[in-house]
Amino acid sequence: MFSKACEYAIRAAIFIASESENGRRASLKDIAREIDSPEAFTAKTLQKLSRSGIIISTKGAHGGFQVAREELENIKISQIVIAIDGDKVYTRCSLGLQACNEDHPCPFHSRFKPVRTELKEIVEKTSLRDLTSGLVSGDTFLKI
Amino acid sequence: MFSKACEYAIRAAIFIASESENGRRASLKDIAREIDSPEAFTAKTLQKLSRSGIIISTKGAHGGFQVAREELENIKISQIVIAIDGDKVYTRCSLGLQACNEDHPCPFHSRFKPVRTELKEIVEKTSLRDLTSGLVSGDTFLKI
DNA sequence: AAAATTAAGGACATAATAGTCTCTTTTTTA
DNA sequence: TAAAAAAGAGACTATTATGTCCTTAATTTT
Ligand code: FES
Ligand code: FES
Repeated sequence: MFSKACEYAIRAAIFIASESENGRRASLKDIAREIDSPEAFTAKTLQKLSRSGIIISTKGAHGGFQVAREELENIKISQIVIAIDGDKVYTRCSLGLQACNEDHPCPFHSRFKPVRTELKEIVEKTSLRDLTSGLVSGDTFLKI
Repeated sequence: MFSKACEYAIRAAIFIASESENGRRASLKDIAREIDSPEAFTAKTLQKLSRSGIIISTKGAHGGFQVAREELENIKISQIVIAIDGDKVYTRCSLGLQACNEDHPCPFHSRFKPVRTELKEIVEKTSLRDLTSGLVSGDTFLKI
């Protein structure tokens, strides 16, 4: 569904968001520990998020990654997915035709498209803010 | 979503099914041409379908692949997916946790699971027979 | 100013997926 | 019975995704 890089990116972003809610920055090392991901690889994907303007990075001692608190509910999971994996989740043909095209559909198109659309809508309307609450309350988890 | 191998397998199976409806066998060469897939690679996946008992293969001149006509509506797309990709589409955690577990859910679980379940149900209730009709009527396509 | 801390970036390494090639086996046809 | 037609099987190659390492740049602390 999502690439490994994208999975790490979303988990990392949720952790960064929850730290940001408390006015803290999250260092790469902390992130990798808290989401149980390979540090160097995670660094790569965070660089992409940073270049895409989704998170803010600060170098140097006491640096790390953060999200502007007032942005927490504006940042949607879809932005992370697009930044890392592009839009193929939403646009690819389920059976691998060159393009998913209403006018030249594969046999599975009519059945598949509603599911894909539902996924798209959910990802587009879920914000980082929406996903941090469960973490804080201990109802949801970022590792194991 | 599905692997390349699985995409080819589904497309191939639909073509084989439509040929079987007319009492014809489909040769590998015909299949690869009709679904525009790499012949040798497609051969691999067809072997798996054959070993899984989803399609019947016959060697020798006039051999090829076929589906028992009375089986056409019993063979569900889910069987092909399971045979080629296994059940990870249905069981993996969307954010890459080791397992998707109701009792230890990731932050996206509650939103993601309904979509995955919908996909599962659609794939489980769609038969090869369901997908051949559009092909025959020219409403759906297996290539380009 | 020097040392420590932290992210950025690029080259490299490994693993998984996708795809090819060649030879073998089975069956039919000439 | 020999040749041709087709799938089966395994070794091999290519490409992409995943992951590591090392050096550099920026910032803070001492
Ligand atoms: S054409 Fe295949 S999913 Fe749309
Ligand atoms: S635990 Fe992540 S999708 Fe179920």
